[in-house]
Amino acid sequence: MSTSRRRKAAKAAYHHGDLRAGLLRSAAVILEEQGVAALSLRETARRAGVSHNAPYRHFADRDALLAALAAEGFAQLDAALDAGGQAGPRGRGEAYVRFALEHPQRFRLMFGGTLRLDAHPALREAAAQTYAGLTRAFAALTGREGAAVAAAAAWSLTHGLAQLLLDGHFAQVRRGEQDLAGFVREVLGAVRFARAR
Amino acid sequence: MSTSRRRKAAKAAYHHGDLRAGLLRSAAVILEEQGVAALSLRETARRAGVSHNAPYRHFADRDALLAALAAEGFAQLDAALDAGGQAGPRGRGEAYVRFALEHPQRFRLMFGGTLRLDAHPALREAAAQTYAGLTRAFAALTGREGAAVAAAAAWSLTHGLAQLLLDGHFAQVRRGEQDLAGFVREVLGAVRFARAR
DNA sequence: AGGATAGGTTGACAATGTCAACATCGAGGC
DNA sequence: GCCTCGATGTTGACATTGTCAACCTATCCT
Repeated sequence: MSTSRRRKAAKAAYHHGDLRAGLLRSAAVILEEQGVAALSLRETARRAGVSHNAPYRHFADRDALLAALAAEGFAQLDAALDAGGQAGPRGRGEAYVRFALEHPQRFRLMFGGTLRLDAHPALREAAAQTYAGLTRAFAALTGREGAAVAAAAAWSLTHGLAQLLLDGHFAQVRRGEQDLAGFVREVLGAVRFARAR
Repeated sequence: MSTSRRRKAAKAAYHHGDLRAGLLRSAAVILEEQGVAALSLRETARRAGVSHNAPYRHFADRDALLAALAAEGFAQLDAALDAGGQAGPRGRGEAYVRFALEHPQRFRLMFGGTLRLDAHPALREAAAQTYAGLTRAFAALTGREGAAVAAAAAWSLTHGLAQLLLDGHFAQVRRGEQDLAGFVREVLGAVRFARAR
């Protein structure tokens, strides 16, 4: 036991003390504060208190760091969906939109298209898991046959709403700030999903 | 008449011959070929055959060039939607998705969240026009009351589908390549929009 | 004890966005 | 017809960035 524990500890607290995690935290701060465009490897390293090249021992390049951040985001989204999903599928959709609006930069990174899923297996895995969760949640609602398509439609609707809201495309429609949640409910409630045929 | 015409011509074909348009074309090529990340002002200038600082006479900074490209994209999308919309609202939705898949980089630029609508009035205008067109197209389908919400839902569904397809999130669901259009039809057809109440 | 090795550092290079100073060319008043 | 002026384009410079190569160092394995 001490062997594996040691190994883990060694890997974690070498010179710096789990630099990988530290970098991810620094990067997350920059991301949320200034957006992905301003997120540089060097600034991340600076905030983590290491030299400008230290990140390369943990991430192949800038894209790899971004991919790790995005994968983290999918895990966070999963958690948020599970929490909101206890109020039914509608609650899950609302939680999705809420996540997007509360973590705009993270959300944009996850879905901005900068990261190619093919190039980052861990990211693809995280995204697939999120999608699997959504499909599972919708299997109960619709017949087994239509589940896949209905889940795709539900995810599309929810995701599109989140994205368009985030970009400000519904600025004219939304009357005020406080009834944003109401608008989300209205839109998500405006559709009926076809049952299995 | 000669006065205003001359003035316009002068503005267009000065030293170079409508450099602004030339830059936009060069930039569009780079964008579609290599994505927005690889789109640099200097490379754009190079391809247009001017010095690395010439673009600054036509665009305030890199973002302004990107915004102009995105605005162009909204105009192109409008045209595609109008064409597809002659086959009914469903055709409009399919045209939307087709546009996204045929011009992935342009679409990502338009909706990637890199450009803030607030910072680029022309872009905001172009996007608003697209949304107005969609709303108008849906006013016929639903009652006047529910039109806004139904249009928002329809746009959300369509946009989300396009975006998620583009990012490869439906890779497992889509059986083959050729029935992609079928998948799109299925998903878009999986929902019924609530009528006005 | 003594390498091997993961983790970290220093130095360098090309590319980029952007600013400032300078050059050029057509237009319109004299 | 000339000449000034502003719009358009160029040259030069600078800080920042991503990334490569060479080097250092602390810990582990035998």
